[in-house]
Amino acid sequence: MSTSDTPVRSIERALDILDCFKPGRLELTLTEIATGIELAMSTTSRIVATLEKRHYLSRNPDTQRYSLGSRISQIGALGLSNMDLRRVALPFMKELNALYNEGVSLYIERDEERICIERVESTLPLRRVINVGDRHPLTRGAAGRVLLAYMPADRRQALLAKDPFTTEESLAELRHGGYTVSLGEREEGVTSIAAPIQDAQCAVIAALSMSGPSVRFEGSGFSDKIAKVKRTAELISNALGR
Amino acid sequence: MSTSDTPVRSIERALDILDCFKPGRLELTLTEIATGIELAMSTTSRIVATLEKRHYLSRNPDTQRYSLGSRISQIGALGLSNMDLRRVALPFMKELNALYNEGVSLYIERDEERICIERVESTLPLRRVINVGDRHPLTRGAAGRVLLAYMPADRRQALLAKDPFTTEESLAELRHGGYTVSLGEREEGVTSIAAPIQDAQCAVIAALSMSGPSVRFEGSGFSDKIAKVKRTAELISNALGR
DNA sequence: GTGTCGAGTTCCATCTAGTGGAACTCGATC
DNA sequence: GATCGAGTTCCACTAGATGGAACTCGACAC
Repeated sequence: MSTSDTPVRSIERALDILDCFKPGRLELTLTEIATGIELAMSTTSRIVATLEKRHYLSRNPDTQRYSLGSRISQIGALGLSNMDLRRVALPFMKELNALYNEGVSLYIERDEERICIERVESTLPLRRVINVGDRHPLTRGAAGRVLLAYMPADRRQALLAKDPFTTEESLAELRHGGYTVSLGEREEGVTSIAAPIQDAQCAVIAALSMSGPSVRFEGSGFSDKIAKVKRTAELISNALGR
Repeated sequence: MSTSDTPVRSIERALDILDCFKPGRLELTLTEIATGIELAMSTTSRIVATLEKRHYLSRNPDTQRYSLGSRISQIGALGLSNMDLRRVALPFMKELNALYNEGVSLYIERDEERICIERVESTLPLRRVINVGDRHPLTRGAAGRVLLAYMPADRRQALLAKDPFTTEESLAELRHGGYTVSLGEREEGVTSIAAPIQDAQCAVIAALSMSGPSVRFEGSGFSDKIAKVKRTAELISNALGR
């Protein structure tokens, strides 16, 4: 989105209303919606009426509660038919890249290696350049470790036997913490943070990684970066239907 | 919709843009969209940017064409899953009730309390009667603890601050074990076993509970009852698309 | 039957969000 | 180098969007 533009407020408000509907919370009163988006009842009523007119919301005549309308399922089906991991992930990767201006990569496992399938590069002069298509081992580096951690145990152990750089203990820790960090494992002076991406069946199918010169990853902002990488991986997972 | 209201124009325009995407026309340029909705390029650009920011549209960096974004699939799945949790759960609850002739309840969280939304009663004379619509705290009782355990941490901690009856440790244990037991916490002489129910996104949206006089829950059959409650909750989760 | 209350609706004065035309950038093509 | 079309950015203008106030209506308590 252009830096000169600001989002259209009314549209954001309408989308905020759609965002009020969550698993376990699929029917809401007008007051619940107004409270959720913190708008006047009259404003909420008008926006909800617009969404209802277009069948994005519908009103249960018995309970007077709103739920997502039939149009939502229609365009949802349309959206699902156009699904591609890279394409789904890319907007989220760009957001993460925009936050810190560090390189953000998407890796999948192929033939016991990891392959970069999507990349958003940093614009800073000092950067760790990674290209789409690059192949790397699973046993070294943060993204590799993520993919390794969620492999079937026998395959994982066979790889660790060949290159015992990482340990089952650290992989267990990764599964527990939901992320891992590499400090110069593959390239001296480069730090990486990686987190798992899950599909609709909760299977780990990819690893999201943000990396750059270690000098930019030191200090108090590091745990914020970790949290953001994890969150972005979660958002991608959710977008894939988890 | 009220006759005095008119729809919000900007919102209608945004929905017009979503309507441009049809089977066979899933990727469009900005110009195609602008032509389709008969608006200025600058207006179209601004609206599209807003939808893109919120992941309702995404832009293919190679072709510069737009398609429906990941959020569309998400809320589409949500719309499709707008099936009745109660209706799906009831047959499983009846099976559990038939096995032991104890009361089986289904709870959801509302306004920081739990509400019973479905109930299969025991036919035995000595029974703990629970009514659909009954509200109870989250911090006491097995079903409440299940719903509490999977709440966002900040909300959970606020509730525990008010009523520190249960602990974060016991909630962590619950998450690990997948069930919890209450021995007379809310009603003397009543035992409850509860387990979480997940939706297609693996979010915990309800708690299944079986309860009755403690005298009937003592002895060697207790762990069998625990296993059956867990299993029934799993079956309900699977039926919801997990 | 009456009074109270909360959810929701309608009205309208206010004002800034939203607009679109113009100027611009940029990459492809000739 | 010139041309063209897609898309971006800017900004003066105004009507669309807003929310507070007044209102309706149904449920409920007494």
